[in-house]
Amino acid sequence: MIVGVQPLAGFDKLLHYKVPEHLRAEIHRGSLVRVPILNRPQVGLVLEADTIADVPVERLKNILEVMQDYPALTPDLLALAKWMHVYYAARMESVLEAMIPAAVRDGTRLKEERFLGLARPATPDELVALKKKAPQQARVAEFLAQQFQLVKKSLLLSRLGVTAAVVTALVKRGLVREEVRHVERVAYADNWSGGEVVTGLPPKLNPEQTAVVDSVGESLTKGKFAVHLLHGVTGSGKTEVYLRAVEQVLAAGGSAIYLVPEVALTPQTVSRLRGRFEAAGHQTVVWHSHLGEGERLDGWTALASGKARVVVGARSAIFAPVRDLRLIVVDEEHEPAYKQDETPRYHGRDVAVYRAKLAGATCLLGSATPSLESFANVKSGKYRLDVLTKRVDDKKMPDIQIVDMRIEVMRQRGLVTLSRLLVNHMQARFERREQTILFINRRGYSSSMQCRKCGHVEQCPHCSVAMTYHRADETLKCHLCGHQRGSPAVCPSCAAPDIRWRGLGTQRVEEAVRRVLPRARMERMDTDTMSKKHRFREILSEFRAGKIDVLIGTQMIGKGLDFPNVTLVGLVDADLSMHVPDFRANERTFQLLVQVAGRAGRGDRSGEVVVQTFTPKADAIQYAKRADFDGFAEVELGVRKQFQYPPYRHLIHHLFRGKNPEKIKFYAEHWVKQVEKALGSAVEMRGPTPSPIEKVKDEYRYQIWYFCARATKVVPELVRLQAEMKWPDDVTQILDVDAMSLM
DNA sequence: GTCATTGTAACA
DNA sequence: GTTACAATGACT
Repeated sequence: MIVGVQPLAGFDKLLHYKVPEHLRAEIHRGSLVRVPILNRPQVGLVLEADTIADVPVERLKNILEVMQDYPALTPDLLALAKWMHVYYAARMESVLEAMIPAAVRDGTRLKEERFLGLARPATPDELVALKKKAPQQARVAEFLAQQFQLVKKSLLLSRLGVTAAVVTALVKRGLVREEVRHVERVAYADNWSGGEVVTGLPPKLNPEQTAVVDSVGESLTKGKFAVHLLHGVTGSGKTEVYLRAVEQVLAAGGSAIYLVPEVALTPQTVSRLRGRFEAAGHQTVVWHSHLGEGERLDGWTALASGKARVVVGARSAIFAPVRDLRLIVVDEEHEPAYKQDETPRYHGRDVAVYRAKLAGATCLLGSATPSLESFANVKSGKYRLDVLTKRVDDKKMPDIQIVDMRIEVMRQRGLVTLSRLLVNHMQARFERREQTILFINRRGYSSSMQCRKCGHVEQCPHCSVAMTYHRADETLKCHLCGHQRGSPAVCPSCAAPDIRWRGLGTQRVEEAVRRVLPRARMERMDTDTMSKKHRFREILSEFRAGKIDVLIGTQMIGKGLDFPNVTLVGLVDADLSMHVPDFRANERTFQLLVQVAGRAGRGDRSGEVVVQTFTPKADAIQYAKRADFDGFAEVELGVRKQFQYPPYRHLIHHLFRGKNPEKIKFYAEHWVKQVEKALGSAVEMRGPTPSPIEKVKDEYRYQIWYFCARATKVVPELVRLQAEMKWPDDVTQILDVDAMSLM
């Protein structure tokens, strides 16, 4: 018998092996095996059992060992792996590594990273000789001499465009030393695992909840693939609906996966789940990235053997090897934490939907602020919508007010940081001893230029993105194409003289607050002041204890935290992130606001949200033109990290590192097809072009540009509607399709 | 001609 | 990822 094996040894190719007689019985598709590669034993996964090799049989070697007596991946997980491989254009190997925990792969080398450093400084003579004889080695040596720390080997190789042979030669020469570090994830003390398990009688359902439970229950009974989007306002008892659905599945003998965005941030949910299921005698596996090797192995085997039938966990729990999967719950489906930010760059929610499809299971997505793409899928009939409009505690929804800052500017004259409405609200809160949060959604970019009177933003004539103001030389630059011009003295649109750069930092807001509330205790939280980690926690606990009246900060404030005494949330400058063509950032900001405010409010009084903007009702279509496509922006993100690229340049880089022009072209065309399929529109491919970024040999590098209609500017209005659970029709027309060709 | 350096392809 | 080998170039 011959099997096809994907080795986990650093390259992506299916290799064939012979199976010796005594291993026949235990080898299956999905089995982990040890195979000889270049005469060394390596771990691999059987993708094809009983196939024909494409090389002569006499060249085949034998499988050395079958590592477990059960397959590491079930057929549906194998199918999922293959889909991810194509859909996310990730190497099969990295997909498998993401799916199978290292503890299970046992014997696989612990994840190693190789670092390089200078062993001793090169003498001047030596350097001259090197430059002449081995120029590549000289480059590496010079580069290393400039570094303060050890450099990752793989990074250096791709940065300098040299091969491993060069480094090997240097090491042999004794100039460079190579150090191997084992990357060990440090498990932090988590306060929830093991700890208190909440038990209690299940609460009674209200009529709305009952209707949703029935709706989901119907899909579960049918046993066919279905996706439900549960749109329930904050505090409407979504969790209870999830619990009932899981209970139904367990009662019928099936298994369920319950995903939460970040386990560490949702300890209550986890303990509530465990309380309910374990009281009923169902072992519940908790799965997240901070587990120790042992715990991980235990959880995995419990699920694979069918001993446990429920798993609660973050992103990667979607790969749990459960038997007879009937239900996948994705709580807070809009959360960006579901996105993996290293390869394979998958989206936990989308993988959940696809896995449910493969398994013929029900997928239940839930959120108070569903993502636009999920809503689009409801509109197109792919998902079924269930709603919960009432809070279980009968508290009212937060009141969202949008302030037109252009009017404020006219009234107050000059630079306005805080509108009068916001100031009044803050003062009232201070007098009542209640707390306020001010959001500043500043991102790490320089400012754009915006007219204080009409809200005009100067755009690049070629690229239709906001130009960036550079104070040093008084110019506007386009980060996309490099177009540059002097900054105008008056507004190009309405000729008002008061066009100025905007960069509303936390400091400026702090000053403004101090002016209107001199006696308030206030604290600022941003990346500048938060260099020390414990300070972050400190401030949060002080805030919770009521020692701070006003908290000013960026998104980091909102991280899944409850502040019961906060009754006012202000978004100081809604436009700031608007000109960054990363719609996710905008959407996220507003979702945070609604959620923080949704939990706020004392007694029966609801919290309030004030959004300050210069463009309260911007034309959605106009702004949609320069919007962004998220699915593949994942790739772009990697590029940005490496090369500090502006966010809107979608340069697919990591696929093109190779130097074979045919291969590169193939990949480029592959991407174009994927993107076109997803967008349903043509995509422009430019290339091959030399890269402007690095002095790497870049004759063959393609740039793929794609723009997709997506609401950017319309968000303030949209979020207000979202909070009221209304969805304007025109918004869905300008959505992108994030969950693209899923079905 | 030899030897070192470097790039490339293959790993069954 | 690692290794074997082929291509290139420097030097005697």
